[in-house]
Amino acid sequence: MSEPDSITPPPTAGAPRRKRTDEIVDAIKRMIVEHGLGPGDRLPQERDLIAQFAAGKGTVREALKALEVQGLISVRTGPGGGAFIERMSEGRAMSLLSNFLFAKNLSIANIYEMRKVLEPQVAASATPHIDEAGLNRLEAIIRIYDHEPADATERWNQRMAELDFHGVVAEYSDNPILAFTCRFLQRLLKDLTIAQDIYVQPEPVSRESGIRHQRELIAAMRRRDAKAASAILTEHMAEAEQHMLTLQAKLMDRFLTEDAAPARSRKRRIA
Amino acid sequence: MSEPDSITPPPTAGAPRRKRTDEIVDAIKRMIVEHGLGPGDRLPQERDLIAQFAAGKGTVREALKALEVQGLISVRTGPGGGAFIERMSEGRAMSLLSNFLFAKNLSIANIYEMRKVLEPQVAASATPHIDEAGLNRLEAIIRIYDHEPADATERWNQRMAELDFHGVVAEYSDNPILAFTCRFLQRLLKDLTIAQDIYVQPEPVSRESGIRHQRELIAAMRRRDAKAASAILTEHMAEAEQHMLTLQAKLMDRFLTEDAAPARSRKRRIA
DNA sequence: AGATATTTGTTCGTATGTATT
DNA sequence: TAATACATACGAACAAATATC
Repeated sequence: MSEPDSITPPPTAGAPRRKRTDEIVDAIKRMIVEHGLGPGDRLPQERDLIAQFAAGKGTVREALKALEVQGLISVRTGPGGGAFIERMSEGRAMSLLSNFLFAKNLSIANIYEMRKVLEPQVAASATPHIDEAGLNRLEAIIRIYDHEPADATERWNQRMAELDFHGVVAEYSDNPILAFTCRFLQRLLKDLTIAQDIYVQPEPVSRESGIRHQRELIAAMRRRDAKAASAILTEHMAEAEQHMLTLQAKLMDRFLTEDAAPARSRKRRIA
Repeated sequence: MSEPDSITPPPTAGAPRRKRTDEIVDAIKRMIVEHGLGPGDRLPQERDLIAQFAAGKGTVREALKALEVQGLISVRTGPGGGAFIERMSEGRAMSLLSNFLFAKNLSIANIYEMRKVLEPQVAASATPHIDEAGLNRLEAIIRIYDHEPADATERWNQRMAELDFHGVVAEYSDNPILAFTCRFLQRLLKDLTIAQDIYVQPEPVSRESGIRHQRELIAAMRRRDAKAASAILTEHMAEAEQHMLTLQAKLMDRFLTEDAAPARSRKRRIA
């Protein structure tokens, strides 16, 4: 069991009295689990909740807003409207997590330290489940970057597609938390401004070698060889990490030799 | 001063008009980044925000509630009170993430698939940074479970302490996202009801072997041998995973041979 | 410790917006 | 188009918390 839920407002004297809004949030959460409500099910209407909790409209609305931000419900107007149970989207979960990591100043190295062990795992766990449609999607993505980019924009699109390749692989994993983590790391790489600077550099990753690895991966998955898939990605990640780190070093160096005051803030930001 | 909101709501016909509350949430977020506000800094008071946005009190309060749930601000009453910039706590980030994974039905195997590659990494990254105080904390934790438990409660406490051991190791990692992920996986293990059932079984993990690994880890960290630390944890995790999976299998088997309708819901729940 | 001032927290009546029929 | 059912928004009055003197 975790901690703060259910049990009645602790009469602990010193503690500041529980705020009405938070009480209602918890009460609604309990209502959800007790009634076994699932996605699509509707909560009582605003005015019924007001009656049920003997609370003011504003208070109930704040509680519903809190639940909405947590991705637990969504609210619709109109007849038949009201608060409906939702399952949180992956995108919202990632945004919320980004808020947490915002202050933590992540580096490329931090992210690749995880990627290099997780991507091989996720590829192995996807291997038994990916179907021909998935493999075709992967091949289509490779075609986005199997040639020299015409300009900086295309180069950037190619880098994003390269990350999407791994995102599609993760989609077929049967391990939800592993897949989520890998996809989150990919999003982080898209968002980190340092990474963005790197992506407009020429050749962030050796093209032929990267594509070769990815084609080998597709072949390995096609013959359901999870072990090979994992090994290929281990090599691929080591290579990618190497490229990113040397590029980051070069980039840093370039900044250090520039004018003392770079125009825009260099603070790394996420989301 | 300048302008930036003013631009009228995108005349996109089909799109449902932007809700006032969400506009204010975004406006405040922009205010935070534009003014470069950091933890501890104060936002304008409620009544000033009401004036500034020409909005109703309830609307502004809903917006502040949304920001509060996202962990971006906290609000205090009294003189000098108001909304203050916060950095999201690790605990809140974990709760939010749990909400996302709630519906995903994680298994012990899913979690250990990640733990077995991440715990070695996090130990290696902590090795250069852990100090004598940290090593002493680890030794103190081991003492909680270096002996046979007297009853089921103590057995459960011992299992929790065993997870805390790895949590402390992660604290000393210099990789924020890796450390967070490991600690989150540990929390998941504490919360999964299936795991809870396992923990009250005798000997969820071979005691002597586990403690031996952990003592070896402390020794390796003390001599700053990151490679050894990583190798020890690889072995430790493989062993722990094995124990957990066989215990889970036994547990499942026991349920299958019980009455058809077990008393309480077996739905795995998180948080 | 008590009084007071400041600021958020809660309630309610009313009006407006939006989707369904 | 109109009627209906629902959320969304506003604002005024009052309650509760907390810092300061």
